[in-house]
Amino acid sequence: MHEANIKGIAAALNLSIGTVDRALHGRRGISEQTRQLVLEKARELGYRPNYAARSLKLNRSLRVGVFLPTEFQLFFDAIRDGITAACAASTLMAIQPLFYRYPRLGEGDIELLEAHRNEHFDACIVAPGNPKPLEPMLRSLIQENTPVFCVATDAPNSGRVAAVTADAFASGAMAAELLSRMLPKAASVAVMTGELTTVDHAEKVHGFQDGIRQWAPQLKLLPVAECFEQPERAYQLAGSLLNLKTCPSAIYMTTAHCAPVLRACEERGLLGRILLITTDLFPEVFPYLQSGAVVATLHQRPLTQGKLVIEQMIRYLTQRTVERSEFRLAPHLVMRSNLKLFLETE
Amino acid sequence: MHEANIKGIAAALNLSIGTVDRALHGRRGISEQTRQLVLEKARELGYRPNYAARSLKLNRSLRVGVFLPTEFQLFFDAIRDGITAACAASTLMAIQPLFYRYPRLGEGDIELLEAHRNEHFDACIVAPGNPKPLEPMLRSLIQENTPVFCVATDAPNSGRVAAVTADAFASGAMAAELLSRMLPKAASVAVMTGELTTVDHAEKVHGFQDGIRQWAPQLKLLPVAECFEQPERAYQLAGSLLNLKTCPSAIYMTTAHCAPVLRACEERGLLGRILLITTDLFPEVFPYLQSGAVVATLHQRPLTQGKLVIEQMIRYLTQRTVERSEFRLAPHLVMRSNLKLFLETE
DNA sequence: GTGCGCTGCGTGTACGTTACCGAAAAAAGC
DNA sequence: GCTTTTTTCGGTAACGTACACGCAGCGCAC
Repeated sequence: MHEANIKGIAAALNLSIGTVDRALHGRRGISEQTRQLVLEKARELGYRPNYAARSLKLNRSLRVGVFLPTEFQLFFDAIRDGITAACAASTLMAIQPLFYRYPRLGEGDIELLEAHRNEHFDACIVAPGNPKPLEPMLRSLIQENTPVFCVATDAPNSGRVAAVTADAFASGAMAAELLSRMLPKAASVAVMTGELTTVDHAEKVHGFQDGIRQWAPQLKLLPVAECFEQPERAYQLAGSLLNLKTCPSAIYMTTAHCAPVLRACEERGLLGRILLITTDLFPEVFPYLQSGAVVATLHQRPLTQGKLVIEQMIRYLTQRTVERSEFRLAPHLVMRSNLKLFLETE
Repeated sequence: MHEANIKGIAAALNLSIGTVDRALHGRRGISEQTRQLVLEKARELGYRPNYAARSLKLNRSLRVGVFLPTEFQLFFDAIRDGITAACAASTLMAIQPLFYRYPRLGEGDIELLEAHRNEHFDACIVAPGNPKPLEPMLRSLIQENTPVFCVATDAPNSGRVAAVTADAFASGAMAAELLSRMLPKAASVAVMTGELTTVDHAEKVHGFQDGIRQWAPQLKLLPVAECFEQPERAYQLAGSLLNLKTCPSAIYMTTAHCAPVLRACEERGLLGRILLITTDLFPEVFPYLQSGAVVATLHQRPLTQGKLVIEQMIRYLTQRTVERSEFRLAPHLVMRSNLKLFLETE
């Protein structure tokens, strides 16, 4: 048991620790025969590398390139905070996150990655807003031995090691299920989103539509309103929705620009008369949640996402394994009853 | 920067590393004057201990005593699973959880701890169902340099290092808020609990009552029904509730014995006509959640609790610090829309 | 024969820390 | 004064790993 280290294997085979090291790490300068001998013995003795010793010897501070958009500030800032916290908490090795920002999800990420190709990070973390065109870039990074991790959104066919996301479909479905319980009679419901070309938004809308059809056949789905992430457009769209003859009884918002919609409701005295469900946890929504004007918000736990992706990255960098390749977090339903649990931290 | 180690401090002060070690770790055999000198220099150079080196040198496998009840099996088994997983994931040092079981929360815990006093664990994890009589025991453990951590329930005045719990008050409040939205008209609601002497149950009931009074004045609260954790008693109580002239429109269950209540409803053809909210995630409730007969269940995330308490324990054992002394997790609201996210794992 | 490159392996050192064993100095006891 | 004890400090060997270096032995070309 206590011989399950490199020295022990060497002693058992009458070899030097250098040879065992070469065999275990696929280094050259060893005959294939000896290598097999060592690997067999290692398995027999149940060899598990001592990460403390390895970390001590290597003593390198890892540089991790983190490529996340500036927009939406609060959401991605929370992910960055989670990443920073998890890096600081890592006692096994010093990890230095290097943050790079591009304007918006799916806009400018390729160019930014291209510009920092030559930096040779020990790992990269990205949020592929538009996975397809990004895939070749990620693929080539991986071929150059830079493991890639996805956060917030995923690029499943890029060869990334692991992805940490909130389950967007479930997010929409949860909103639908809530409304199905709160609106027992016939009524119409609206959904406002950012852009349907964004995978994340599309999945939420699908989850919502699916849920309404399945659990609330009494509810009529109004056509999806896209605000293209423009606040004034969101305000305008909300206005036209609320001015309809049959004003919707509920609005589900997957866009980060919910404030203009709330304003439109408030101006018409409709707060508390329309069921409003939002996405993510923005400070401007706090008072509306507190008062009950917003029924609930679906929190995608960015802080947890950031922590989790770093934990998995460390695991991969030290052990070359991951728990799973996909982590789909359950969104948190935040209402006035549990809001205070989310104000300070997760 | 690269001199911020023990050797660097020693060189800067023309001392030996042995002396610096004594100063930094409060060991005896050093004059107070030199100690202050070293501590000052350490602060100046920004010394941070290298945990990899420490772990390598000490190379001790920690023994952690985990004292959790057998009942309720699934909940505490999930905590144990979280603890096991987090221990296995710890690469910095080998951690060996030693599980000890006593029949029920608050029943037999003191005796079991007493019986294993002399084992001298490196740390202990307990779930104090009845904190008051347990406190002296925990206090004496701590005085013997065995740090104590609480999970599931807390003993705030025992000197425990940290506690990881689900916010029970929020749990009840969330149930109340949901009902306040789903039952807009006058109706009566019932709450069934295990035992009100259990802190956890009492807090949930308080949260629920508070929430109903605050957000649903239209709802009438029936007297709290205690089943004292007996299935047949739960069945009986449910029967008398359902036979009332004004049958309750909703039942909130904080007890683990919700199956008998569901059976009582089913026998009377009331499934789907009464809003049912349960606590924790029991396999026997899955089909009821799937069908919508149970509106939602408040999941206390035992797996996460187990992982979190071990992470904090490791942090404390290596750094003598904790992030916070209280971790109150937000309960997860599990409905049919997100159930599948909880079936495999958290 | 000499020089050179290659393969396969052993040796030594260092990473930062802790735990010892002594030595020197100081203090205490006679 | 001397011995004995205590205090204060220096020196060094590990812990398990990674890697640079060294060194035979061999083949090959000049």
